[in-house]
Formats: sequence, structure tokens, C-alpha cells
Amino acid sequence: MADELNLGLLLFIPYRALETRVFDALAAAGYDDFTPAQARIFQRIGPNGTRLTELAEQAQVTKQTAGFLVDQLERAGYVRRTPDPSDARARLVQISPRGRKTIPIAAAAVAEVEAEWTAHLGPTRTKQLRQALTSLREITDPYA
Amino acid sequence: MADELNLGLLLFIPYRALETRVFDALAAAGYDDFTPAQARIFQRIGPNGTRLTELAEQAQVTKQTAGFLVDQLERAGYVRRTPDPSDARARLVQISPRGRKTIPIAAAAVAEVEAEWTAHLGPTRTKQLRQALTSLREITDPYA
DNA sequence: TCAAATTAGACAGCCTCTCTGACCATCGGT
DNA sequence: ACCGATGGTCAGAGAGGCTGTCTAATTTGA
Repeated sequence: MADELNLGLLLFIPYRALETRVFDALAAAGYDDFTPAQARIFQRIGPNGTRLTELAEQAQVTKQTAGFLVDQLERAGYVRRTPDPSDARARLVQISPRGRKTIPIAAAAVAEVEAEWTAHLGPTRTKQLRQALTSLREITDPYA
Repeated sequence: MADELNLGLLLFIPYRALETRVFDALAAAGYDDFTPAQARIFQRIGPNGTRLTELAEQAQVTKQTAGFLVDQLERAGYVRRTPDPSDARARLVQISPRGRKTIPIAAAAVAEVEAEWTAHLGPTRTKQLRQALTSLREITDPYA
């Protein structure tokens, strides 16, 4: 679809590498029933719980898809659904104790990879990379 | 699985934005029977054709998956399979004339997006971004 | 030199992710 | 008190990916 070194591919390669590392770390810690699609939802759950519809919007999937993924997360014990006190139609998706345990593991894996990247690029270029990407988000992220 | 602004998410957002733009451009030009998975294979086909197994390796999918995607591309007329003169077991996947027509369309869409990004970031920061990502590829791309 | 290991590829069956469409319950404004 | 908008579920479908098994052809080594 284009030439070899377009920015898209250049962005995708390290993204994939990071994602793989995080899932390997989670699997090594015994959390092997966690899929990337589930993680994209899980990541968006706020401290007091978040509604399904809001999760769907932020993850840019339909609410049916979000519901499907939350079903899986619930069955695996990572989240639970509780009634929303402010709206009887809605339910809040909340992180369960088991789910909460995965957070530091994933965070550690991310930190480890970022440290490797910093060692490779040097602190200045890493900082510039982060800045450029953050700036790019302004024109590429519909939910910035 | 981690905090909001990890590098993974920052990388993924512009990648997705670029991909979407390219597929919109192809669809607008009448090539709407093209999926991202097919494109990841299609991109890797060399000028003289490439073997299925090699495509599978480079796209990091199994050869079964690659075969399935090439089937679709062949049915849609974007590629054809010809015998490999140097190995009777193998066949070369080659880009057909119809497939070749999509290349400048995709390239133009990529160039357009990159121009927008350059306008947003400025030429210096864009160059630094590309450099940093290229450098990162050395430690994150298994097929560098 | 010929049997064994390797490689290219196809077929079958399964699972996950995502979508559309239809539907019900509740909320909120007029 | 109603009616449109919102939160969520159910049913069905299709794409994309996997493993496992099989064949044909090639390469390798005793």
C-alpha cells in the first residue's frame, strides 16, 4: 500500500513490540487469559467504574463489541458490573481485586520497555519522541 | 493495563489515523474491496513476486493465514500466482496490473497525511520523529 | 544414491473480534 | 403523560487469525 519506510509502519513496529512485551509479562505472572482487545477496554475503566457506552466510545468500538469484551473480562474475574445509582438503565463496569493486581505488572513491563528505548535513543531523543507523538495526538485523536 | 499516556498508546493513535486515511482514499477511488490484513500482505510483495512463506514471515502471520489472504487478493484481481521457476513446490505471488494501480493512490494518501503532520510539527520535529522511529526499529523489528 | 529431514503450500476446523439490526427499559424535556 | 434520546442486550454474520494434518518436492547425509 505504500513504500517501505512510511511513518505508519515505523509507528506500528514499536507499538507491536511494546504490546507483545506487556502481554508476555502478564502471561508470565499467571494472567494468561487476557487478550489485547480486552485490554483496550480494561485500560479505560475509571477509578469509580465506567459505563459500557462510555468505554465503547473511548475504545472506538460499538457498544455490542464492548459488551462482549466486558462479558469475557467479567467471566475471567477481572471486572464486575454494578448498578449505576444515578441511572437505573445503566451499570458501572468496575475493576475487581483480581483485575487490580494486573495493573502494576503491566505498568512495570511498560516501564521496562521504555527504559530500553531510552537507553537506545538517549534521554534527549526519547523526550523529543514523546513530545512529537503527544503533539501529533492533537490532530489524530478524535477523543483527545 | 497501564497509565493513560504510555508510549504504546501514543504510537498507536497516529498509526490508526494514517491507516484509516489510506483506506478511505482507496475506497474513494473504487478499490473498496481491500482490507487492512490484505494490505499488510500486499505491501510485502517484491517487484518480481514473492513466495507465500516469505510473505507470511514478514507480515508475522502463519502461512495458512497468508494463503487465505492471498486467495482473497487473487479473487479480487490484485495479485496472481505463477510457478516459481527455481522451485517446483513454490509459487510466486505477483502484483497484477489492477493491483499496481492502487499503489500510487495509497502513496498519495500517505504523502498527504505526512504533509499534514509536518505542517503541525514543523520540519525539524518531523525529521527527528522519523529518525527516532527508524532508530527504534533496530531494537523492535525482528525483520529489520 | 537413496532414505530421511526439510520446505512450500493446501485443507479442515476452531476461536476471537467486530459489525449490523432489532429490541427492551429508562430517562428527560415539553 | 408522553415521546424522543439514551443505556444496554440479544441474535446473526463475516473477517482474521490460530493449530493440526496432509501432499508434493527438494535438500541433505550416511
